[in-house]
Amino acid sequence: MIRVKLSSRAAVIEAAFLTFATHPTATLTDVAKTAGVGRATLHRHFASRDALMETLARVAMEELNAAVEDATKNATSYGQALEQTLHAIIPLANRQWFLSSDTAAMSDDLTELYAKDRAELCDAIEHARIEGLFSSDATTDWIADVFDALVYAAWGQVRDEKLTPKQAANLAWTTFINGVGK
Amino acid sequence: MIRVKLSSRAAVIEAAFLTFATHPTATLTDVAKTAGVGRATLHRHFASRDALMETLARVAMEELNAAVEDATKNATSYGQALEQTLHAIIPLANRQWFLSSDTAAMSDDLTELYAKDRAELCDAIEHARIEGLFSSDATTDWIADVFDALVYAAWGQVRDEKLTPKQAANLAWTTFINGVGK
DNA sequence: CTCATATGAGACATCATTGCCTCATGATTC
DNA sequence: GAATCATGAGGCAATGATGTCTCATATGAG
Repeated sequence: MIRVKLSSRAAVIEAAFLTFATHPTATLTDVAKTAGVGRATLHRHFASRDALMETLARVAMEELNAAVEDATKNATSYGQALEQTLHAIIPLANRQWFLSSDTAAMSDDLTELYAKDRAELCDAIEHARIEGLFSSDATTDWIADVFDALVYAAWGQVRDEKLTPKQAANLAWTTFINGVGK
Repeated sequence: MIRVKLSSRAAVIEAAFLTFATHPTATLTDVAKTAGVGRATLHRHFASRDALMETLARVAMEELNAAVEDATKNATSYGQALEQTLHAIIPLANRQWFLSSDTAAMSDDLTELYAKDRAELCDAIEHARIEGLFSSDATTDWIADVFDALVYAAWGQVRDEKLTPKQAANLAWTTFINGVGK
């Protein structure tokens, strides 16, 4: 019988995101300690450091895609989809962060998925531009970078408990739409 | 006679910024290779990995402070000082980036200097707020984070050769002042 | 030219991390 | 209660990074 026990594995993944975010050179012992599991247990779930990294990247991608898909399925415009995406992504910004931190080490298919997500963001921005949302001064690339940058800034505010996730998202959206909007 | 030969040391520092920015776990061999110097030479200038990191942080801080001071010495308002700071910092964003990437590993006095720089940015924003520059909706902390985030975004555009430094700075300033301005 | 200095290449020992292993323990299922 | 499974602790060897060393060479000053 195949049994799935998530707690240990999930704890390691969460601890790894947390640890590597602030200390990229942390050892697996550090991660295991943060996760509250033995080092052996970590190795049972993840054969090697690279395997853990690969899993982290994949989990980050999946969680982000799921959040975005869930946030946009009921949107009635591309602008609204972007706004709801912003709200959905902010709590997961450390995932986004991890993905962008060592793109060099990513496998080919993950790099491809990463590029695909970026293309989808640019696509949504292009459509929102047609809806008249954005200033013609701002290139789509710039708008996408600003979007990501504001997500990161908003996440920082939430992490430091200066704002609630909802407050941060509202502020970020206002800043975004005033900043690059028409 | 004390002789100062900067080329090797400077090459290592520059290579280290470049390498660690995209690959935080890179080895000193990688850094030396990127710098075009032997590993022994790297160790002659920097006794240990930690010493190199410490030097990088210190250099980053000094370069940023010098750039900001130079950019703001002739400013006639706090708003203008912020705008000129933005222009000055963008080419050095990888330095800023390095400083924020592993704050945990910084020595106490560097942490203090880092906090001091942040406080100065917040101070300038407060004064610019009195000049009527900013929306009252945005907290000073948020404005400061947006400022840093836009610097990073602009630097990315320059790095990827999508925009010139001047174009990127102008776009970032427009986005900034529209985004959090009054 | 002569000397001093900086350098590159490489050898070397040391250390930390990694990956694998076993064994005893605790939890869960039947 | 018995059996099965995941786990924690710890030992162990292999690997890779690090830090130190020597020596030959190149560069630059006097």
